Amino acid sequence: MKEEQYLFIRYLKSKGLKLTSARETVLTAFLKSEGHLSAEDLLAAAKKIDPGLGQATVFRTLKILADAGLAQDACQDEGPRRYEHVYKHSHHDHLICVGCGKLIEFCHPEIEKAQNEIFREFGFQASGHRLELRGLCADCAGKSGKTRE
Amino acid sequence: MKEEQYLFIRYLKSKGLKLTSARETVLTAFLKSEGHLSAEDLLAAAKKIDPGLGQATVFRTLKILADAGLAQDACQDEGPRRYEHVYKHSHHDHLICVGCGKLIEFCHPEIEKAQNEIFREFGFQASGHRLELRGLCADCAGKSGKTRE
DNA sequence: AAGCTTATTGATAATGATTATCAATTTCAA
DNA sequence: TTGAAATTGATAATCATTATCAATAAGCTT
Ligand SMILES: [Mn+2]
Ligand SMILES: [Mn+2]
Ligand SMILES: [Zn+2]
Ligand SMILES: [Zn+2]
Repeated sequence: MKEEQYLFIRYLKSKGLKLTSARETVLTAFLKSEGHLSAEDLLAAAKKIDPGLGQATVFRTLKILADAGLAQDACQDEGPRRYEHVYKHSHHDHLICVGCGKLIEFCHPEIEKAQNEIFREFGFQASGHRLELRGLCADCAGKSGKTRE
Repeated sequence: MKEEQYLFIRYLKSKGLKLTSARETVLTAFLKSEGHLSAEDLLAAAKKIDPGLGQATVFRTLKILADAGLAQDACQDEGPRRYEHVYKHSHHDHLICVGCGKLIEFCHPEIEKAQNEIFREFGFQASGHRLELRGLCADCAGKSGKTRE
């Protein structure tokens, strides 16, 4: 059994929530997937395991996975909310091509450090941040200046 | 007449769009307001000038204002989309208290510089970025560790 | 293992923000 | 002034998400 499953079970117990087969199905589907995925994506994946699974359960379980620290909102500000893995995946920010949607994950230590300075300067206790860079990738900049979105 | 109005009129002409009284009303209401405001906020403000103004027109005009470079999406990832002034307002990022909603605008040159490095490193032509820091302000951290949201 | 309390489920309706549709009205170039 | 074309406000439609609820499943307690 994967570590993530132990964490999930422990989290459920700690909150008095029940370990149900629907939740197991959603977790399994989530662990098998990668990248940024929407509730709809995850529902499709989970239905391959249990075709009877309800959509509402996916939304609900995704929220639990986030609370348990296994998933997090990887919000691009278009379209439906998307989640990504967080357990055993290091922190990163996103660079997105507005031409073709290409997505690059990066981490820039200087930026992370500077962010902490900001928190300190304003007397805030940091809880998170989101940085999204948008532009045209080399391919798209070459072809034309056209953007989608 | 304010500079913003000239810019708006010039933009409309350049796109073959018409200068209508509804659009003037929305622009006037927008220019009188400040901060981050939703379509609903703006509709309320605009209705004080013209009570008959339609909601759809506000959504439509806000989009035009953004295209014209007068407004921009100041997206916090909760709730309805919010716009802020961009003309004669310098670039900044946002620091938000998850406890009380307090919002601080800041600009950190080092971060801006580092972002350009990222764009360069991956061969992207920059078109924008969004950085949002979230945490507890001193007041909220003092009172308790409780977050809203 | 059976009973029992409570959480969970899936279907469905409801919500909130935004966009599409459309007939009536306005704009503005000729 | 005219008339083609854009715009308006009302309204319906859409999309993602959440709420509701009766039926079911979990997991103690015995
Ligand atoms: Mn990512
Ligand atoms: Mn701002
Ligand atoms: Zn691209
Ligand atoms: Zn606060």
